[in-house]
Amino acid sequence: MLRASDMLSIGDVAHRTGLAVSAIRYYEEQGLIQPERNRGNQRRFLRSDIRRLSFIVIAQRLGFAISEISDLFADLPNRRTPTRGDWQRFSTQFRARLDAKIQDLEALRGRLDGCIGCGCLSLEHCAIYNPQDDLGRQGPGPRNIHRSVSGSVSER
Amino acid sequence: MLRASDMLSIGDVAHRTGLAVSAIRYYEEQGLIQPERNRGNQRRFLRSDIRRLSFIVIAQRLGFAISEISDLFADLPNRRTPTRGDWQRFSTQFRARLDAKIQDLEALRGRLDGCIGCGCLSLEHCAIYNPQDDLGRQGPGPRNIHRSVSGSVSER
DNA sequence: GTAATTCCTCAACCTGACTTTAGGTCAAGC
DNA sequence: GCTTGACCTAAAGTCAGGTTGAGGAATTAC
Repeated sequence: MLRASDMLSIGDVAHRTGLAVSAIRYYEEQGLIQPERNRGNQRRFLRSDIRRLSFIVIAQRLGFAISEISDLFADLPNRRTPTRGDWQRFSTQFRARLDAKIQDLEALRGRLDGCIGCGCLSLEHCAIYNPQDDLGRQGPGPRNIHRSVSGSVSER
Repeated sequence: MLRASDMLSIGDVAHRTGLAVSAIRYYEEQGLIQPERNRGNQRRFLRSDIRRLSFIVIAQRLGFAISEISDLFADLPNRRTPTRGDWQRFSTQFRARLDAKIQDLEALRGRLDGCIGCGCLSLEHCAIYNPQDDLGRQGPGPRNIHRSVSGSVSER
């Protein structure tokens, strides 16, 4: 049922998604998409790959790493257009992550609000600096800046 | 008024903030802190530098880049402990940035919610894919994943 | 006073997420 | 049938945000 003419070249896909061709190749390398090849070894994409790629863009902006997106995609079929059920499972998971991020930010905002009025960021018992976790390092490489936001430091 | 005994070594500061010594040196290199030096050229920090560093950690976790944090810090004095007024200006600005981030995420959540029920991520007129900006590339290097979240792609 | 820590600088390395380049192939238009 | 543009791979480069290591000086602890 898949005629060649139904499929898109990498250039087409780049155009439709706004992504660079090199980025699309990179995502394939990372296993996020698996386009077929034509006789001449050129990539041929399904229309549904555009949705997949769009979702990658959005998820990244939300702070998901490529590897996390890969996990999220684990449930989705690669070679057929996702069904409604596929997307429901996917977006439900996604929504949970979103909620967590929003809650995290709101919690900090709440704590910050207590501080704006009193200038307590300069004082010693500010709620923002309540002691709890240890912020331990965890090896080389760039920091994952999307861990939980609940910081803690006591100045004395 | 600043006796040497009031000041902290880089090791002390590392201990109190949970940061690695190398990270603290890096932040200095980036202009986020400006410790003094003693006769032997060793860094000596103000107590208030601990607050500064703690804020850096929190802000990074919220997705602020070092350069953005640097901007936020522009109003704060480097060489003396911030006053209440300093912190008020600072936290007011910070709060505005926080608000913007939260709104961004909530907007996306709203759009996503419309999609979970109907499975419309697989359809063509999903609100998540409304057309608006162009997602244009902007040079080499890693993508800034904390730009506005409002994505857009149309599949056809 | 000397040994053990801690600190210094500078340069190289690392990861993630890509882009750029080089050298070559494929496909579409005329 | 040939030219032009799109495509291919592989390797190297880039940028942020750091860490690691070498070689040496300063501090602290005994």
